[in-house]
Amino acid sequence: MISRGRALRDQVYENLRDRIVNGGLKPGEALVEVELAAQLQVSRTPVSNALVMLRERGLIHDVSGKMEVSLLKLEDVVDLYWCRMGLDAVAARLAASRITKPDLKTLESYLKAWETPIRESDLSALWVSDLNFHRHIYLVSGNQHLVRFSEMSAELASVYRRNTIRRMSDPQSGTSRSRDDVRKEHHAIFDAIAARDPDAAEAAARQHIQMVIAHLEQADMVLDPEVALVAH
Amino acid sequence: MISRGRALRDQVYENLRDRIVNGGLKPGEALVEVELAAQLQVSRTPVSNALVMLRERGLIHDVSGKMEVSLLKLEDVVDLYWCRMGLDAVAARLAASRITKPDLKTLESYLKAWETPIRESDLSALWVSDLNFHRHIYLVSGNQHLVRFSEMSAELASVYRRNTIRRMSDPQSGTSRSRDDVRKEHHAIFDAIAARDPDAAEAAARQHIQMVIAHLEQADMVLDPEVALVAH
DNA sequence: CACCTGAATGCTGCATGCAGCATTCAGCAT
DNA sequence: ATGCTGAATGCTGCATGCAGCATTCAGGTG
Repeated sequence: MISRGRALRDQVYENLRDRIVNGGLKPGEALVEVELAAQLQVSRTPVSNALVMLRERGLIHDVSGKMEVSLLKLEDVVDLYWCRMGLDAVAARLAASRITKPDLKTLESYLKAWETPIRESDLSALWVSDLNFHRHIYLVSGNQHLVRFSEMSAELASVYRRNTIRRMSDPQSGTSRSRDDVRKEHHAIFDAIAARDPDAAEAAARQHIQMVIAHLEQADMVLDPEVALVAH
Repeated sequence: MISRGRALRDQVYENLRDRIVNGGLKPGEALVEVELAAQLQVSRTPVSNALVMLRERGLIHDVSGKMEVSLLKLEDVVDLYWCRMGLDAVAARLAASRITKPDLKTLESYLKAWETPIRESDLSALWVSDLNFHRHIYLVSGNQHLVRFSEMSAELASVYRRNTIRRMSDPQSGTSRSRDDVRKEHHAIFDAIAARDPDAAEAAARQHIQMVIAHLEQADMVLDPEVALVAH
């Protein structure tokens, strides 16, 4: 679990971060140094350092001395997606002017997952390829700071996603968002980048996030009751 | 200097952060825990924590165990301004749809500094009002995460600004950027926000940063020799 | 029975001890 | 003189001790 190679505080940080974004540690849950130290077989020091790092990232916050996992409201996630809109737009613009052939191939491969009809059970695979698609655009933008900010944003947003029950709207109401909508939007982004058209790429990226935000605001998501129990 | 009210690590963090962005601590300079602890009259622990926080923000980085102030290249600053373009665009858009009368007044007051001709010696006052102008747009956007990201970006960029000598282009060459250019661009942003026109506000904000980037890329900035000495 | 008060508990934040690693410098050999 | 080797130094990272603060719970009082 915890090797001796790298700094313990960094390993503890990664362990806790993963547990938070994966839902192992739920919002409102208190992070007690001695407990975590015992779990991970280290002393309180690297745990304390890791908590400071997590706080800096906004994943946890201190409430009267103690540290607890942050509870993100829907409003926060919408705010984060507004950030992503700005960042994605720039990333797509830069990627369109800098992408290479092999990177285009890679990007295209991530789109493949959305082409073929997929069983409901493989929904998580779809999310992974979605993540990879967007992440790869950031990578080929060649802007490390852009990558950093987008990762921080995604990290925070995933805390929320993991702790909500998606109550999808009625598919027949016309307000729902089908897999095909996402596929088309991704394709628009890809096509613009492939055509090396920065303006079109930026517009497509912004349009995509715009739709996500619109979807979020009418998606009627509710908190996982278990989370609500802990966090009020 | 260091009071006992708030957590020492936070105070140390702020102290070091300010010294870094103000140029007191120059890029490449090593941050030795015992020295800083002695200077600030605290033990190594809060200093160590502060260093972890600074690293998380990208202001310092560790090179084979030791921590030193990050040296930002022109390329990094350009990258950061690309980030800001995305963030500013969204902030302006949101601000345009949410701003209130008093906030409009405040925003307008920050523009005043650019209206009246100002002595060269008061150049720093101009930078302050520039900072306030943009910051206030973020504030009225009502998006705390947007504020966070923009602050991180500005923080990092200011490290560079403080350690460079601006070798302005020849004013007669037509490539230079006059105070009047900035004034006009700010006014365009303000007018769009005042008109509550999100599209125009976003476009104006993006245009503004676009000009800054173009200026940066041809501004022929050079490192402060003293910095170069320390950082190679 | 409710409320208030004070002691006990638990946790954090800071200080310090200790070991390990990298860097450096001196001394030796070529 | 230059290059190599090994010891000494300096610094970090981790562990642990200690004090202070908040929370809690028990006991007493209205």
